[in-house]
Amino acid sequence: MAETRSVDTRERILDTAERLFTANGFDGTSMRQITGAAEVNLASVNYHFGSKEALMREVFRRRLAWLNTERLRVLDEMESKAGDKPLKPSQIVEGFFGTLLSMAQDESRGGVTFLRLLGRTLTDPADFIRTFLADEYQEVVERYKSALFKALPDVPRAEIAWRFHFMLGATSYAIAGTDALRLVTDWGVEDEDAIDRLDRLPQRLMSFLLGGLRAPLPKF
Amino acid sequence: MAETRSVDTRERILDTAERLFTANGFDGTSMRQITGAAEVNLASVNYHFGSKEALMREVFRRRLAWLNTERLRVLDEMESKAGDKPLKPSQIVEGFFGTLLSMAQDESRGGVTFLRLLGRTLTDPADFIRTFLADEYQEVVERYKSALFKALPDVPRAEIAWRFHFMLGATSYAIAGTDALRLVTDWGVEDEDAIDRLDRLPQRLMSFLLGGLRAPLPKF
DNA sequence: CTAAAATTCAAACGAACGTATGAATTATTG
DNA sequence: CAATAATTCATACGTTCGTTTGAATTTTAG
Repeated sequence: MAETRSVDTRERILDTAERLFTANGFDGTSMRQITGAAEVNLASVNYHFGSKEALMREVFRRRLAWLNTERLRVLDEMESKAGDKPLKPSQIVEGFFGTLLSMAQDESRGGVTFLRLLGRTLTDPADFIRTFLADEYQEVVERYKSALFKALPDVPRAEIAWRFHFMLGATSYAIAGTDALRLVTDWGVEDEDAIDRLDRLPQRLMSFLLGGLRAPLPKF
Repeated sequence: MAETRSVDTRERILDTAERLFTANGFDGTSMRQITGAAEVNLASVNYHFGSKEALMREVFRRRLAWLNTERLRVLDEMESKAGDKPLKPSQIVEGFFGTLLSMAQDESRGGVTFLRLLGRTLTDPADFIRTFLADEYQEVVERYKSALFKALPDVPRAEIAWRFHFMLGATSYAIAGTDALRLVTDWGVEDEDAIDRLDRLPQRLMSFLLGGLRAPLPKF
């Protein structure tokens, strides 16, 4: 049962690291915190992953592997159904961001914990993180951007690329859900809203994103 | 000239810390890096500010003091001109986010460096940062949110608050400008766009934000 | 069952961290 | 000019960090 035990250790480390990185950041989380909370030996991280940075990369890799595959699958399916016709922008946005948001409800894919980690990490200054994330994301982003170019042939490509960027920002931030500005919690609104914050977020966000994507072009 | 020299030291530390925090994050920047680059003694940070955390707070405080004042001034002016009539949503958005973006061109207010720092810090997990930023932002956000409630009486307040949140995210992310996904740099577009990225960003962003704010309400 | 491979473990490493101290230096004040 | 206060400085403290090591243990394979 060595392999089983080993897999247990690996996964326990990954789950714990994911949780602590989300709560305290990469620099703010020590190997001793991780191994302590995961109830494994301190040296096991270096044994299984090689280094703390490599652990961080693996935390992302196992989740993004699925996300990338799923996003490409959804896009492939939409494009094959559409034949030669361009896709509707709403389809594309839904395919890209809806896939992401669906992870929130799936605990086996990291749930909200991973989504928060991803949202925060996209603005992390550390080089190794930026490089890694860029590599992981690049192909899928290219594909979706191309789909948007095709779907909106009259909109300048630079404009589309920027709006894609803005959409990513709005989504990351909504997901990271910092409450930093107490925007959400302190508005003195009916109680029901406190409950369905997360279930209704996808629809709210999607409306906002599509509104932004379709906004009149700026005049320079 | 003791006081002059002292002010020099203080400001040199603040400027250097602002730059290094932006480049490497709070945890990723050591006191020795800061004092070394600023060419001041290691102990001077603790002498002038008390601690590393207090230095971080002061880095923000000196910039946000101006930003808060300016945002309130703009809002007050718009409201007094409008009298009893509600403001136009575009005015409010422009007042809030335009003020922020104007800092990018003003090196004496921190320029793009501070804006990037702010954008990144809004999703920072560290408690003392979240608490501090929430306190600094709260009053102004309340005022602008109230203005939006009044400007859009038919839109549910929860929806407005959420969209404010989304707008903040899009803006933060656009400003943080991580290029994490190489979205902006690698789109193979005419050369001119590489140059005017920053001058045109305000107009591009404002169009997007207003499009999102005015989007049709989601159906649940 | 036994040898080899994989994994766990306790312990230690040097380096870097934020902070504190007290003397030395510089500036202010009367 | 003398005293007093403010600031700078070199140095050190104790802690925590990521990583390494080699022995102990467990699992796998012949």
